[in-house]
Amino acid sequence: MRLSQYFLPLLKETPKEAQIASHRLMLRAGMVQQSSAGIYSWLPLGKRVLDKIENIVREEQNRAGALEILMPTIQPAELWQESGRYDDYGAEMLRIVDRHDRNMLYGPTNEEQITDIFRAHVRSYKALPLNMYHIQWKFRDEVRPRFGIMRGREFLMKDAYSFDLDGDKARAAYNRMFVSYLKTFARMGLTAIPMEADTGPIGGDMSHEFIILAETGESGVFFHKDWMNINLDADIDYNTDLQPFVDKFTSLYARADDMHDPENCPVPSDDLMSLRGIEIGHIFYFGTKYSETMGATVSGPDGKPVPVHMGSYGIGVSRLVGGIIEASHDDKGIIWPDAVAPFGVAIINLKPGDAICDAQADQLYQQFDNAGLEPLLDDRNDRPGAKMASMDLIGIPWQIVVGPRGMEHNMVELKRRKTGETAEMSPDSAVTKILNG
RNA sequence: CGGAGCGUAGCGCAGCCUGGUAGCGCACUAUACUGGGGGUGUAGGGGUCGUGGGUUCAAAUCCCGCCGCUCCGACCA
Repeated sequence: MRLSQYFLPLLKETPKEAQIASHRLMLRAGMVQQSSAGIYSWLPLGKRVLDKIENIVREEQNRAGALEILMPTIQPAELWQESGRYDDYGAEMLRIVDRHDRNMLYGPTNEEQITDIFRAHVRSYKALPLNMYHIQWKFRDEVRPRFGIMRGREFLMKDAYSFDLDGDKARAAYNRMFVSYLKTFARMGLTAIPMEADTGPIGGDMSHEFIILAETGESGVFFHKDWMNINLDADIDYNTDLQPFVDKFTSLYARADDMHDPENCPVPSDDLMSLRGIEIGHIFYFGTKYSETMGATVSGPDGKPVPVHMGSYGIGVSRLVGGIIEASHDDKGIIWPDAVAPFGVAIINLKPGDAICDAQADQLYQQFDNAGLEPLLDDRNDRPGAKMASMDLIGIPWQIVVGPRGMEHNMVELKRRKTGETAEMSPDSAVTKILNG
């Protein structure tokens, strides 16, 4: 992409409403524009990041055996009346009446919808296990939206729903999602710690919030210090028993403040980390709550009808954009992890119109483009300082500066955004270095 | 939903108290110089002062209503 042909409305000054880093930087970097309280338009740069995150989530869900579907944003009230949640949900549910006077709602989640799909088509236990997910916009009419995209009213979420014959098999489904979440977040450059969460009326130990560490996190988190050294690189075969792997992770203490009791904490205070975090995912098993009320049963091996055991697994896709920024930025701007960066490399042509600089910048652009690295070429006629500050702000992982001074002896400057390190080298060396990570 | 604020040019703000020609910085347009970390000069464009009503000879300014947005708290992916 050439910057001269792009839409990147950068702000030099911070809009006063933005208090936390991610909100401030997303506005300044021209990623989003607020439409109304807690509702945002995604501009080209923001949309690119959102798509990157969404695709990582999608790939890992598919890898774990979940099947992608797409359910509607607008749902009929009848389904929610069946489950009893139409009355329970309260004012956070946005209710809509259509022209025929039918009660509809903008979905805050999709348990009812998926259960309706399941019960319409699945009759036998032989069709199990089944796990289906979608990535869809949701709406919760928060009393007080805040922190920009992090706690908006409209948000993009991945939610998966598993169906199994009994609780043991449901645990296997739960474990697959547990593991896939660790892998998903690791791919985004995040350390996400699964924390025991309240299981509500179901009880048991099958609910975890996945929380990333960030100073501005909304909840306090407490965990064993060994969490900081855990290696997630293990290659996972989802067809094997994942319990030992899950046990390895859940054996270490980790709880958010609502579940943490300082009086009865098993971790000695010297080993206990107390930091802040942002919830980016939540998985839980809820048994037959919806299958019983909504009649989602299958014939078991003995021919008798059995309500299926379900679990649901959410990832806040749009929230992750803000979460990653909270976890990765400095006073100059965003520092995107490579996997979610909107562009892989920025080429700064310091002197557009100069034949040599133009030719070199174009050549680099072609090389990176061919390599699938999604280069962004700054070909605007602007001050050098302004260009560099822009690229720092939008956080492109690599920057290559092509200028007349360097080109006199065939050198460009390569900068790594994360470390701030710069080095002069030949254009070819720069390409090699970037392509090799 | 309790408490507290704020709405004046695209963004950040002053002006309001004490009513009398709507301002500043950045951004934008043109132009010249400049050019390796957010340059300088010159000349420009852009505002029904959130909105409706009231008071007044006169309202951005005073009074009342409404709308929108933000912050703290309670609540939440």
